[in-house]
Amino acid sequence: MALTDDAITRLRTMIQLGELPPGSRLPTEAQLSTQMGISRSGVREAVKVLEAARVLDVRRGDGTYVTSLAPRLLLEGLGVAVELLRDDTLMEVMEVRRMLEPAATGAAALRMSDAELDELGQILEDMRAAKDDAERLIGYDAAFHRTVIAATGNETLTSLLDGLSGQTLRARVWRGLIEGNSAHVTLSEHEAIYLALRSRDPLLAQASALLHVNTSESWLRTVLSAA
Amino acid sequence: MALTDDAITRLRTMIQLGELPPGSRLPTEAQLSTQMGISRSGVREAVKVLEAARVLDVRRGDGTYVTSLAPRLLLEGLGVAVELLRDDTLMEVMEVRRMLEPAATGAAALRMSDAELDELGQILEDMRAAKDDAERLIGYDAAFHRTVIAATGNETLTSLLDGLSGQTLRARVWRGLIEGNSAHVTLSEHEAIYLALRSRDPLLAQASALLHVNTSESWLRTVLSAA
DNA sequence: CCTATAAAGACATCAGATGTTTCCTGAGTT
DNA sequence: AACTCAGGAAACATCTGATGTCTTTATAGG
Repeated sequence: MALTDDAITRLRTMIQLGELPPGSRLPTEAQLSTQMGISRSGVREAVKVLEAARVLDVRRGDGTYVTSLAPRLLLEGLGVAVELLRDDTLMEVMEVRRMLEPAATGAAALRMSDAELDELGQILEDMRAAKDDAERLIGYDAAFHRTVIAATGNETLTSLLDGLSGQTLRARVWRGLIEGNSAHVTLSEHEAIYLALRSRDPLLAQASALLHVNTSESWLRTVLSAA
Repeated sequence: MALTDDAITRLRTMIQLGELPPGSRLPTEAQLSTQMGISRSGVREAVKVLEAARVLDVRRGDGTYVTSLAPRLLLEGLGVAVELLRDDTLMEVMEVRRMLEPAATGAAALRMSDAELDELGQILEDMRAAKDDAERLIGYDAAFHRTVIAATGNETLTSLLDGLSGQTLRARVWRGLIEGNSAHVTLSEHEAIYLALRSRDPLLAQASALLHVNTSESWLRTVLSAA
């Protein structure tokens, strides 16, 4: 299986070298087929792979374009990958989050604007109001962390941590929390993070984020060992 | 464009739900085509996407199988993504490494075996011997860090950091180092990391790793601003 | 100048044929 | 009984051509 993979590599190389800059339009399938000396089927498979990787944007009836190549696009696949990981490797993911999330939260403490802090406070209130609705709680939880991390202004970091906190993973942690009647603990941990950020205290923010990740890790371990 | 994407989602869901466990064999293209009600072309494109994501392993003349779904496979795509990032987002990647690599190195200090330490010492010696050969230096540099991170025993972490330290990125940092006649600085930084690990001193290891990443970040900034 | 329709261009999908590779079976041999 | 190897079946790889559908653009009419 060389032809199609060659085509993938060739397209990727052209993009990497800047011959096909972000936003530019690719030749048509027929032209690519001729240029690369393979059939249109092969071209289509190659393009499909790069489209799935958010490198190309195929617009039916129009043409195929190179995306912006923004981190948020290219790192989108990480989330999908994490969702497919087997249970026995999820603790590894949590260990990475334990390393990354406190540091990111600490950085956010120095960069968060007043408006972002207000937004965060609002999410906290929403959480309190929804404390008996697991579904909404999980949503607010995700929003809370996304808001914090996004405040670092680092899109790559945001996308990575977003991918590492996949929906399924988050849902499992919450299942543990709820079954263990400990949702209130998490709420107070969120409050601690919020207060630290509000004080723009990076060390305190880092510490409270670590405690929070650690709690999640514990409950995930519980859920996984129960299965 | 729904049919093929539906097929991708359906296959991914089946794998996620465990209906197609790691190592299992998929129905043939013809059977999938019938089951999903789309043409073989569509099936092939879907399978190709999942093959590129290292979710499926297609063996010509044999059949298509689900891979082990090991982190090292599923996270392989991260490296490719990083290689495609535009220059103006590379500093974001370095900031993530700044957060992650010190923590990982600190963890390695507690977990590294004597054999691994010896291996690391050997790589250091190789680096000293190759101090005028940029190509080999870069190779040993990569080997050094891979060995350290791998000692954490966390395959997910290893794959992530490996992807974040793409070849191109590393080569650029080294180009800056060499043009700035500062390769020797990096060598001594590696020695500091090695000594900290040898002493199994997590805080010292973390600190020396941070200094090292910081140096890389500075040189990358130099290289990028020159362009 | 605006609008609606027609035409052209491009991707989406399908169907069928042919080439290659791998695996397995069975005949023959030792 | 075990081993070897040729043959065939199964499965993926690739190509070709036709048809459908959508988008964009050009054009004719108001």
